[in-house]
Amino acid sequence: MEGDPLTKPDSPQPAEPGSPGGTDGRALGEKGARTRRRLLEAAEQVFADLGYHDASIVKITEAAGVSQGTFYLYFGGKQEIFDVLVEDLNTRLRHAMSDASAKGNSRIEAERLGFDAFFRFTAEHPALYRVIRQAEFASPRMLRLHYERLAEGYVTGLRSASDEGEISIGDPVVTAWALMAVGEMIGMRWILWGDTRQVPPEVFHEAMGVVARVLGVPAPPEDPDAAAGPSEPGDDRG
Amino acid sequence: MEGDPLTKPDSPQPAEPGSPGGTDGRALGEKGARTRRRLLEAAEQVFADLGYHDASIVKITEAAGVSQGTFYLYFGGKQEIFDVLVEDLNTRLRHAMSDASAKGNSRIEAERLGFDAFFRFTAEHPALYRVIRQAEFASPRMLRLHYERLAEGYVTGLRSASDEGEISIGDPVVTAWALMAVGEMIGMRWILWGDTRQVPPEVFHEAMGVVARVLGVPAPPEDPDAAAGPSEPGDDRG
Amino acid sequence: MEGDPLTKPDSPQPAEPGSPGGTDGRALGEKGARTRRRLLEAAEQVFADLGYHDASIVKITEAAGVSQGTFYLYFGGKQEIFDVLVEDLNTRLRHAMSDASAKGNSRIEAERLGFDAFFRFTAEHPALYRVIRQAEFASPRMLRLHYERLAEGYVTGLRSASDEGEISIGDPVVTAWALMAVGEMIGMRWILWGDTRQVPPEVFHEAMGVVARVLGVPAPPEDPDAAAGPSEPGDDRG
Amino acid sequence: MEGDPLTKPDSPQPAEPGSPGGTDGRALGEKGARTRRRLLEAAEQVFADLGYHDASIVKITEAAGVSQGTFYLYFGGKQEIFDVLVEDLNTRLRHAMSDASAKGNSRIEAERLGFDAFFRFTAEHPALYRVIRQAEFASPRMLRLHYERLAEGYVTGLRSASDEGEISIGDPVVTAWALMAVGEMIGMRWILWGDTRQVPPEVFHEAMGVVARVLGVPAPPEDPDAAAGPSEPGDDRG
DNA sequence: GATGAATGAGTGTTCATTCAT
DNA sequence: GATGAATGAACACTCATTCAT
Repeated sequence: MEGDPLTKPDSPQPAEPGSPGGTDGRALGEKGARTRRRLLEAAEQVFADLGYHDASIVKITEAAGVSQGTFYLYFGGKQEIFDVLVEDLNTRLRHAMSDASAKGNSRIEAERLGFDAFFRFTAEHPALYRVIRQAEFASPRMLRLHYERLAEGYVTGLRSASDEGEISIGDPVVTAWALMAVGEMIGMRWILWGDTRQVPPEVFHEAMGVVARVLGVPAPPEDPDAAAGPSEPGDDRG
Repeated sequence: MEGDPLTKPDSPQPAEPGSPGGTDGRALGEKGARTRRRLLEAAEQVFADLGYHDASIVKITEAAGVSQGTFYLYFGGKQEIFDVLVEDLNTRLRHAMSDASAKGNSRIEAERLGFDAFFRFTAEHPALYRVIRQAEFASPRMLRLHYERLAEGYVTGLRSASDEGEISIGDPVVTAWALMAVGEMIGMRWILWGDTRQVPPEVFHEAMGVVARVLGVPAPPEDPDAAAGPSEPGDDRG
Repeated sequence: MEGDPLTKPDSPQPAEPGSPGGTDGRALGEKGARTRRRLLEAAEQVFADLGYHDASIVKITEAAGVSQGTFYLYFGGKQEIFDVLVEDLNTRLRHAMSDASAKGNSRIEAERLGFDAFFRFTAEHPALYRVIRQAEFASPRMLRLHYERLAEGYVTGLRSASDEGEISIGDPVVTAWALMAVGEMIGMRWILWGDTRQVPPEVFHEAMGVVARVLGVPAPPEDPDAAAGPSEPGDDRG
Repeated sequence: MEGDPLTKPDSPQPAEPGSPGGTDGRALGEKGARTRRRLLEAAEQVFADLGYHDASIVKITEAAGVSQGTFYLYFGGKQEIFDVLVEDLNTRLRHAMSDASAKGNSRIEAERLGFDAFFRFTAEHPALYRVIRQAEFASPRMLRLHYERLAEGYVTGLRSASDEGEISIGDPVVTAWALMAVGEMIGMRWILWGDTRQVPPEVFHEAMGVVARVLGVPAPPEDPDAAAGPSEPGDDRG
């Protein structure tokens, strides 16, 4: 198994050029940009609170303090703002994670920091969870894109660590999807359903144990500071 | 960490047996039972095709060949039939899995058979995937129940195997949720999004490798027959 | 003005012979009679609680403990059971009132006893109020019949008392409708909307004052016992 | 008896200003105001013809010539437009009555003009009758408000006339409700059920006789012109 | 750049009623 | 005498979307 058959099964993503409505290429003035940002922020809130389907343009525009008509100046419809939002969150999440894991001195250390970043981010952006998990019908393209992009970054990291003999794994693609799954499930179970908006330290430690086994490396020592939650200003570990 | 803080965080499950409308306690005649079954089958189909929100009572009743009014003779509403369906699928899935893994001679063998059963079942019932993953808003209670029941069974198995020294794991609860996540993600990625409705043999083998590492046991040998897909008659593995 | 132009303006009441469904002329066995009675009692309850429109055959049959189909063995539909019920209540009310006022030694005494009976009856049968006042559309025929029958009895009494010089009134028909109105309004205001299910003694006394003026007779003395409410067993005033 | 125990028994009026949906605080443009007015007029017609329950939003919007969705731009629902309508009619009725009775030189003259105005108004707005009398379930709050407001105005007038020795009555509250009842019943019996849409002159005269007795004043002389019906242009009484 | 007004197809649900058993 | 099952039209209400101003 060379990993080749595992990449990009479908999703041709035809990029829908010149979609009706929306800003498309048109440059935004300062005021326009502000309105657009207000809409996106309102949408994140509304999607997080209500989920994709119960979120409605009325509610988003109300939350943003603009009229319904205005919405269509900036976005082609509900799905489009959803897609933009997911793309946005996805980018920020990947940056947060790669920034964090870059600080690790070993692969397992990098993993620990990456998971930590992941949990922090999702605790701050429950929209990601709540929305992504029901996007299978709302916007299948974005859902797959989201997971594939996350997996891709993972695969690269695993492959190089493996090449350098730092970890000992099977196929990096399957491994990447598996680790991604573990992170997501732990986050959903303990952040989204928990009442602390934080993965409890013991659970985090145990999860890292699982990750270490998968990577064939010794488990990292317990670190009471490692518990993931909303990051606080001045929070400096490294 | 003794696993205690990990069990059942919330789940208040607010008293909805004896729900208003629907079948209540009324015993069903033969004809009624047949109609009810027809409705459930139609619902599974429609939910799988359209997702929870785009599924509608009209579509379900049309697919079942009964009038809209008839629906409410058997179910209190859309959410109720959804819950019944999820509960039903959950029960059958757990039976399929435990029946299968009971045939294994070792824990990893049991895992292999369990995963296999899981993939087969979900390939035959895509509704489970497509619907469960967006139930966070549609019916949070059922969603959590679904995962918690699956996890519970897992925990029991892991704990006893661990006690007997057959596997070497950390906390069984975290391990269970992690393995469940791996199964779900692999299934989603390769069955739901794939075009073969089957987890490719290499992927299955790699996934079992991950499982083996997590359990601290040697990986099972590759078995070309083990690939999961819709079971066919005459399919005999022992 | 001789009262002639005031009687029976419209309502030809064509008696709808052979109405579809219902018991019509068919004699009822003992069991059937019991079921019919159960349905009527349930209907009174449901109509009183919910009003004509929110009352439904489902709710009535549920309250009666029979199936929906059974309903149509005894009544042609919702309106028919409503009509039967109103007719029934009307008859009982008039009996209660005329029995009571027959015990009076003077006209005003008869009035006092009649009003008292009226208030007692309606306190025990809120259905009468709640239903009659919205019957204008539900069953206009019964509504008018109800008032006209009540008025008729009144007119007779007033006319004879007037002929004997006991009271001094204008046209008996207008007087009858006016007094009926007073009784109904007081009852609605203080029984239906009050929280005591009883016309307070002072109000009752004041109302009798109004009646006395209309009849041109001295007001009856205050009688603390005269307050109307659900009659109690052993309640004997004469 | 000082009338104190008679005032405002319950009426909690549960906080529904700022109701969800509807116009809320939003100021209406000219076009919007016109549409809203069209809807209210259509509603009055439909409610009068069909009653509260058989009136439906479809019928109202069809009569108003707008789409169903438009309705909800202006009113939160069926009950809300009903409430607005009742409030509106109530206000106009009270103005019509107080304007009219202000022209009277004596209390009984004021009463005569007030009743006349009442009958005229209700002949022109049968909706008031037909709808108010079945509002006990549709909108109990408005029903009570309607009667209480009418009664209140009455009480004030009676109390001052009584203080000045112009009339001789018992408790003004009971008297007010009694007179209101008489007016309503006469109107219902002779306008709503009659085929002339007018209270016949003799009946009007007789009714005024009853009123005079209740107030302890001499009856006004018969006035052939006083009969109440839809006012016609050039109708000049002074 | 933004808004107020309008649309109409769609939703889940309830209803009075019928009829074979 | 009674029931369980079925019907389909109707209901109040929400939605994403359009467009003239």
